[in-house]
Amino acid sequence: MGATINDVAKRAGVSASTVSRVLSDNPRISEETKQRVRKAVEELNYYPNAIARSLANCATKTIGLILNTEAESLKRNPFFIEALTGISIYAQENGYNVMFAFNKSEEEDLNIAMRYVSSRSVDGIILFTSRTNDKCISFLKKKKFPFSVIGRPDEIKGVLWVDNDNFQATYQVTDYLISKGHTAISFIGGPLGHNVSKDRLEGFKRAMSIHGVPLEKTFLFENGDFSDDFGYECMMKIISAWEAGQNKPTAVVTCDDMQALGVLKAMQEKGLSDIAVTGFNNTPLGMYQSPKLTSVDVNADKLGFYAAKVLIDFIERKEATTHYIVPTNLVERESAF
Amino acid sequence: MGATINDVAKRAGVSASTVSRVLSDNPRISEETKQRVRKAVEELNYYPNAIARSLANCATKTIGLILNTEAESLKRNPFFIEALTGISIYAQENGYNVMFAFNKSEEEDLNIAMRYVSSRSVDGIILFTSRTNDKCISFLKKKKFPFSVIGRPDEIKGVLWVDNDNFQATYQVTDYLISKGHTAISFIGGPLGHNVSKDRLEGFKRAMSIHGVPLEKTFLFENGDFSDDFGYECMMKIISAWEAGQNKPTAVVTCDDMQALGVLKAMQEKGLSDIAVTGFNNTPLGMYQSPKLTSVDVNADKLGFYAAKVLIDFIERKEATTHYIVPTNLVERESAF
DNA sequence: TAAATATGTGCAAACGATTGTATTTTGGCA
DNA sequence: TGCCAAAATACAATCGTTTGCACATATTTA
Repeated sequence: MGATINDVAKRAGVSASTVSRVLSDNPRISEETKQRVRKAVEELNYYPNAIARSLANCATKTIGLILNTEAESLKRNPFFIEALTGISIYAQENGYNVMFAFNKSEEEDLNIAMRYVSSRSVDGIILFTSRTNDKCISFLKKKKFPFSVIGRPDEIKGVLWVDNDNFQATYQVTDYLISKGHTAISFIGGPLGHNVSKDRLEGFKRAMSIHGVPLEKTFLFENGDFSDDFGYECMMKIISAWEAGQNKPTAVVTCDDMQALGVLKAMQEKGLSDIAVTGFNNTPLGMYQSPKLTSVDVNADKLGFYAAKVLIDFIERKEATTHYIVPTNLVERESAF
Repeated sequence: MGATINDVAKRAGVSASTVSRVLSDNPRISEETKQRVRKAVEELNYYPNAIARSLANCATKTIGLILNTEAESLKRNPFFIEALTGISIYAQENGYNVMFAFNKSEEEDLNIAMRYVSSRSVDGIILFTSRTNDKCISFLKKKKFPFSVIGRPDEIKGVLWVDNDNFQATYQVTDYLISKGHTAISFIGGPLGHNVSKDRLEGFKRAMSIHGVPLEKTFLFENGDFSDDFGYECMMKIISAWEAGQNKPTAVVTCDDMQALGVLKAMQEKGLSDIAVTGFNNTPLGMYQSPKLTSVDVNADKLGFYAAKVLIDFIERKEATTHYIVPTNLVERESAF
């Protein structure tokens, strides 16, 4: 069906090697032959066979993605799809294809990674993971196979990664609230097993201490999860304590829009609306909430874009950048006043 | 770095062809040699090179996805990510890789399709599209390149496709509302350029006529778009008409959760809560709405799964099924009573 | 005018598998 | 012992490129 390099060679009256050199615009071929060959390419509608090319080059020009469906937020959070588009953009710009596989466990993640590297079907791998002590990371490191990670890994030495500055993100949110006059601020955190959570917690604490705002122990939920249930639960505790005579916060900083929804739900049930709430991740869920949620946009598309960039640039030995910090931005809406 | 088939052959004291035959479990090789070869494979930790294999087989064992970011619902609707997981599952089960590319226009879609087929880097393509008169479809048809479509194409002859039964979906919704006693039902549709919209409209109409429920012209918004704005607009018209003395519907059938949100918003603004509303697509946005949205789940993961199945089965000449209809299911929540 | 240097192309060996065909080995039987 | 068929394995071509090196021709220099 498709024409091969030999067909082109024959038609142009040259050898296959010459055709190959014309295609890579090798200066050793005369302009005249180049014209002739290009005409033949045109006429035969010739496209190089990617597979044969890969075999000869020992490069597949494709990168593999390892995604995990364990993450419950997969559906709710547009993070993944945005990151995928970002990856796709940089990859396409540089002539790379992108492969993916969704896995259900760390075991499967590892299997796919092993298959990718041992069958040499990709030139590099992007890991969507924030597991501490990730098996894929150690495997790929040992194999010295090019890879990049979305989310800062435990041990950053010799690994390519991109991440938000999660510290700065909550710092900014907290600073914002303080600048609005809030002085009793609650914080609802995520699982401390993840670096994200630790950083966000620290950002909050730092902003508070810098501004000399006192940290109330009962307002602080350091170790939790990203669910609406957890947000609801925390807020209920706060409200109960208040009803029992304790202080009431005037603002709540959360680490996920879901948590914020939980907080809002608790407030609604108790008929409260005088507490400012901020979310995280800027999901549609927050956008269409009432009040519309002030939230932190993590720019997932940029995360994907730069994850692809560090990886591909590394593969092509273009640049020595090992990581990118993608800034977050605070999206001001109605819930934080 | 990795061992090749020749290394294995040498170590097992046989030829490369024998190793190849052992790997494909060819009965012409004696059990004894098989043992020996397998031991060598084990010891050298040998994995076949996927590229070389592809070149020899004229099969890449990968399928390409053509996705479009034009669709604004990309972020809001978990449709895509769910469909991707479904595709990934069937592909992995059958030893296929999946490649994707996000494009910004039909032109780009076509470019990618052309690149995929002419560089022979995939064995088949899955199209995420519902454009009428899609250029990719006609291109792939002309090239006789294997592909499947998510969403029923205009001309189904000789094309593999999967879709929901959109007719049946709105029929069921309407039937459900009628069974609850509703007799004044409004319908808010999507763009009639898409088959989905036509089918949903027909399903509604049929259910109404079968049950002998009169169709009120002013309740019918046949040609619209899937936005919340459109839903809001329609509902406002209805309410204004009612305020001007016309009838008021007791229920509204929409074609998208976003439309339903718009409807709900209009109702809230007007202090109305006695009208039942149904959504479509069962997005998180609807789930966390108040009232929780009764909606239609399209089982996007299954759509993806079967799109991969028809395609891969066709490529491997396993089965002659040309399409699947994936049933939708009505998710009953609070908004339709 | 011969030698030295550019300049442009072709040859052939990779890349790492698969597979049709040829060849060797084995075993049975006369 | 010799012959033949069957069983097991090896050989070599092939898939479609790329690329180092050799070779031929054109151009300059002594």
